[in-house]
Amino acid sequence: MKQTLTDIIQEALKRAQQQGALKLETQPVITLEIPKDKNHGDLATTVALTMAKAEGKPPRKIAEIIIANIQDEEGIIGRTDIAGPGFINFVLKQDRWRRTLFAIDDQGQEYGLKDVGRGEKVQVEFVSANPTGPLHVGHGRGAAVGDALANLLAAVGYDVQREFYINDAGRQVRLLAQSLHARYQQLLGNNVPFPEDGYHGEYIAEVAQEFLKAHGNVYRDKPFEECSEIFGDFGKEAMLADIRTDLEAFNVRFDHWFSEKSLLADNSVQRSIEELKQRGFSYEQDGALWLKSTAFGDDKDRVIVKKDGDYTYLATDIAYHRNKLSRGFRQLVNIWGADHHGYIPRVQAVIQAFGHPKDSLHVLLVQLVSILRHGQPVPMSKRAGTFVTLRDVVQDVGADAARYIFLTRRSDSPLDFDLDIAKEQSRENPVYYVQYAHARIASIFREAEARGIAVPKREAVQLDLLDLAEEQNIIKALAAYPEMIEEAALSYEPHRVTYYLQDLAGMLHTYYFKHRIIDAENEARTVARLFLMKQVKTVLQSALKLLGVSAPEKM
RNA sequence: GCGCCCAUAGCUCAGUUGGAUAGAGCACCAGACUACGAAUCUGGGGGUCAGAGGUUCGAAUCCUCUUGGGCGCGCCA
Repeated sequence: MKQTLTDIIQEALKRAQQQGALKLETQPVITLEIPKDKNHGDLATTVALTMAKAEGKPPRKIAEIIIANIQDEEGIIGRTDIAGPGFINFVLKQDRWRRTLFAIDDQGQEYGLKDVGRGEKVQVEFVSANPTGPLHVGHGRGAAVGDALANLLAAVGYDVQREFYINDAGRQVRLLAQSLHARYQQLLGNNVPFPEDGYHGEYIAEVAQEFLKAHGNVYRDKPFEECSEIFGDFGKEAMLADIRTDLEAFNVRFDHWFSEKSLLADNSVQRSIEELKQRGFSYEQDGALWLKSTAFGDDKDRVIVKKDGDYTYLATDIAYHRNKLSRGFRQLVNIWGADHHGYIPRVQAVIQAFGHPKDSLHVLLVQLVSILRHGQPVPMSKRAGTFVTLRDVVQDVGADAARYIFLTRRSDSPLDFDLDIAKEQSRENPVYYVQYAHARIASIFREAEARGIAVPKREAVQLDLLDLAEEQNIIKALAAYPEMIEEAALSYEPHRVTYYLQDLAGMLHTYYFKHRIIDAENEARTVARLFLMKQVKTVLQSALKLLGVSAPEKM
């Protein structure tokens, strides 16, 4: 809808220029928006205001020129007004809006999909939790955001890959192995000391039990250094299996699991460091090797290889991002916990050091989640091992509610997750509110069927019977759906979908309450209204699907 | 100390990328089932958009400063 009108205005500008009425030395950007106030029409543009200075004419005068040059061949514009300082307000013909319903009916679940991505490859890397313990709610939020964003990008035509980066090299895995080894010895009656920074969680003892079952007491009394690898591998595999299970239960699936260790095994860390040297973005100093990240705006340069010859975390990250770039992605998106924000400049420096534009990597930060129970925050401490796991939450409130609630805030903003509200079946719980709208429509169709009324075919529908204000509102919301998808995808803001859904669901509830869909006295109207309901149901379903939330027929 | 993010109704948050009279939900008050699902709906009050300057036709939105919060600043990961 916006696009069509933009083209019409574009044509009008061109015509005005040919007549000499406008100079158009610089091409103005035509933005159309849906005014908040209904008195300002269906769509409004501010071009006349933005052009005023360059043209040296008062904006209202420019607006007049534009309007005079508009040729509306398809006949979609009902009225144009100049308002205020120079807004041009368009009222579209009712019929134009209503035809959206036919489009939805034709396209079904395809409605709203676009191809702005043109099949280009993008990657979303998210969760990427250390395989040293269960996923907690923060990971859950990252998973919900990443998965929804990936869905959105796919919906606008990108070829999306979802990737999980496994931090299976380095200190954490060693600590995991040590912790596991200690618990194992304790199970066998050896009172060995537990590593100081070890993982204290209950789950380690459980894994130790599994280890005992698998290997018996073969490693009893064996010093850790002689068997660190087997404990590390066992622990890592057990944790990864748990992570996969939890993600599965949360309806998140990855296309690719990428191992950090593999970067060391195939020498790509070495090779990337070599390449950095050749490109002149690393240097040696104080016995260490440094990345010249200040060349790209970082506060200070960063160590890649330590004095003792070990790689830093950044070293594998350099190799990892080089690997990502080599896979031909047009755009990389990393979803990180907000506490890692200080890391962004150096990774963007890496990207640039390899000759790619800074913005080929976009880091989306996800803020903290606090869990509330009975209105009180549940204390969480990673050190003490008392964090609320994703599994707990999913078992408690269900995957749908959890996913939806994780997406009810901008990812940038901290989130209070109230377990009681998430279970509540009321207006306060947004996921029920939206799902109920869908179930309600399903119920109407069940009722219609019981009365022998079939789901209407478009040929049988008289759209002009949909003339109530509530019906107009709904139709306009449905027409705005494709633009919402595109904006949410391109701005990496999946939360817009939840707001849209709540809006649409609200309109549906209002309409439902005020008017009867099935009217035994008026068959034609019943058919038209059922047709409208069918399209609302389709859009609710597709939007929920983008969020990875189910659209139930009954609740 | 330096850097990043943030400050919008009593509370939790949106705000169409600089547009017209700043919006929802909760809470509070008053109402609606002989009804296709009341898990719903209708109405009401409630604001110096933290503060002060600036940019311009126009600012919650952009710039500077101040105040108040969160996070990050290791040859840890």
